[in-house]
Amino acid sequence: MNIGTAGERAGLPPKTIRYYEDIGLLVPERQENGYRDYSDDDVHRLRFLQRSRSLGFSVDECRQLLSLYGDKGRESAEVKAIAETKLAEVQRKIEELQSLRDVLSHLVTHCHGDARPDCPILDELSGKAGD
Amino acid sequence: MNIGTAGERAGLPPKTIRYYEDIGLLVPERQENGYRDYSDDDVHRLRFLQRSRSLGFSVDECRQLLSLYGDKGRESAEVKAIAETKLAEVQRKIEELQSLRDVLSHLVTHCHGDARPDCPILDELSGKAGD
DNA sequence: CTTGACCTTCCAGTGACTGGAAGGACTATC
DNA sequence: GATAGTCCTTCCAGTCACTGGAAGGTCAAG
Repeated sequence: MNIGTAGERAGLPPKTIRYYEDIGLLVPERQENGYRDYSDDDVHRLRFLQRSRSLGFSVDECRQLLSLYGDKGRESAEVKAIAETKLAEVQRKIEELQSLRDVLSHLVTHCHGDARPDCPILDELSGKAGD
Repeated sequence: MNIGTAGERAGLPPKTIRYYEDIGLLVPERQENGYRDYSDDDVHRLRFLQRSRSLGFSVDECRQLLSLYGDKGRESAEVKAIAETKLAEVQRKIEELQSLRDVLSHLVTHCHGDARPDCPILDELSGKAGD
């Protein structure tokens, strides 16, 4: 199947799929006319990649997961370890963003937002309002 | 003052400060020997940039904020609008990450994580366990 | 036979830095 | 004055995960 169809089924644009080939994530067969030829199994792997990426795994982590996925003898502990590490990262990121949100929200509620030139947001950013 | 000292005071590495000069964010004077010469006011602006960046404003947003910061006649409404937009973005990102965390956490708790080759995480990623 | 959609490769750009090489400037010590 | 070490300069390249675009080949429909 052509790259366009494969992309539609996997939820990935052709550009991205070609990029995955470039970096050796998934190298398909070729048709006689030189077009890439994706099997159903390839599409399966592409969907796997699409899901893993959207769950925040880096391309290198996806590469690991994909090789574990294809390895019938792998231990699920390996996969769990990768997922657990990622989970901790996500949790940390959420907390960072929450404190960022709190600061921004504080700034916004304390700015009168009219035509006066004094602005608590800029004061805060400039350090006037304490460190 | 030299770039190293300015960087220490502003909490930014010299590389980053030079980069900010490259993109026209903050262009300092030069000393006779060709070294960059940062005034206290420059350091103030650098700190402003450091804070804004760490609050998640893009460099272009920082550029806007910085020009508003230097503009005595600006309206605080402009500043508030930028901050509010950013706040909404941060909130959206938090929610995305939370749902991501829920999926990952579900995967991790359902994977026995031992030496058995079957793994619910990979099954889920491959789409076996429903879309 | 032409149109248009699809495919190919290759090169360049994104954002916001970061690393490193090659070389000049300054300070302290011998 | 020589030397060592730290700081500074510029410039080029790399990061990550794509994305855009140009130039050209292939295929199906009308």
